[in-house]
Amino acid sequence: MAASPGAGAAVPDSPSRREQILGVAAQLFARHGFHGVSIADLGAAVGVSGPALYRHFPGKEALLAEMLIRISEHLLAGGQERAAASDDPREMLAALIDFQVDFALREPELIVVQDRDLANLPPEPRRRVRLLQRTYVEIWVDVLRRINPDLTAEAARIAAHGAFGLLNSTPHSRTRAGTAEVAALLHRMAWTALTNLTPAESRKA
Amino acid sequence: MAASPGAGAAVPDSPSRREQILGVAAQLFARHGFHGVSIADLGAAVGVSGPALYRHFPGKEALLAEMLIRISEHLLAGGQERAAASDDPREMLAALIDFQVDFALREPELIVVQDRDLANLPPEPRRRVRLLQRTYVEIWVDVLRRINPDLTAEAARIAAHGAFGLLNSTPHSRTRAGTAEVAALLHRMAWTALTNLTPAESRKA
DNA sequence: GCGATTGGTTAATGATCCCTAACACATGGG
DNA sequence: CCCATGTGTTAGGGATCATTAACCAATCGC
Repeated sequence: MAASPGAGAAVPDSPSRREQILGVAAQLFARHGFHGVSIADLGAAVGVSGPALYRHFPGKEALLAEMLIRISEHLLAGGQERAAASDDPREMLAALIDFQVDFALREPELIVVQDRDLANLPPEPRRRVRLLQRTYVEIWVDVLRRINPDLTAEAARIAAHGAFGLLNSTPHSRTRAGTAEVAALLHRMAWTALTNLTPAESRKA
Repeated sequence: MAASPGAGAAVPDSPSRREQILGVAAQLFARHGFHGVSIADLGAAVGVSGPALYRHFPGKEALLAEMLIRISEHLLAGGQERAAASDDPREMLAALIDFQVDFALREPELIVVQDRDLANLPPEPRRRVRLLQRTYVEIWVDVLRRINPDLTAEAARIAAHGAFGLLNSTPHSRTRAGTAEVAALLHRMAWTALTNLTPAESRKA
């Protein structure tokens, strides 16, 4: 009955179904919130019904956990990669902004779910996600402090969170404008904000 | 039995209880989400138990509705006031940023609830809140376009949402730093981002 | 060809939750 | 003095939901 060929085979956990469930769940969670989507809703949205999901995930919370852990792992890996690609902290910052804005434009639902439904995670995966997020933030903090050595760690952290809020605003402005222009605008805003954190000096390049 | 004097009187709807409920509900909703807080939890948090809340609100959704409508009305009123206080669009923008950052620092729970639980509102109050929010955004859009006439309305809207994301990042950076320094930093970031939206010119004052 | 595994079904269970009902009690105006 | 009103209580109903149970079809390794 499955639409995709080979989906019903006896291969250990058909990967496409899992991905499909995770993708549809992200969209539904983003729209209605974790508690606003029932297992039955989720099953119906992928074309199966209700308890079939337990063949792929041990429970609803485990599904959310995998989703959020994937997101933060993806962001951390991308951040580390961008940060290692250059020695110039300004180039690193530009690459980090590019990476974040691309993600925010490509996957706005994941942005929404990640910070809205983190609280609905069981303690253990929540700690995991928090650690990954903190590590990702530290990449930004280090770059910002290399660009501006006068910056305290705490100020850099606040600035980084502010930049995330700015770049992750994509879900709030449903636009049909070309994503390239939106990306350029958000990149520019983040860049000017983050490279002028202190009143006057610390600019020469 | 009530702790506050005069709280049990036959005065039409003791106002303190309502305010207390709304305040506690904001904190609980911010931490656990609308669906993550039961009527019993909410009652226990204010010292009464369960169904007593129905003496003050017709239902759980109505409580959320009043909360969100209050927030967006407060923001809109404040924005209109700031925008009317000057003729210079740059002064207006500075006043708007001040207002928003003050609110975001003073009431981070309301910031969280407003954009997280809007989807849990019944259709009618949701439309109301959306309209109020849109009107508030338009204030910012007008100011931004007066500062930079080259800006399209859509670009200005994206920039405004980005600025909100930046300024409303306060719940994400739990800081014990002085709020004055945080406010100054966020203000500066928003200001530099919003006054450099286009590549080169359009600056002279 | 066959049997174990994978992925699906419907029915049932136990918990939780919003809300209503029925009742209690203090207070303040007439 | 008394009754109407505001505010609280506990008990229960009806709905929803996550999860488990029991069962079934198809497929791949052998």
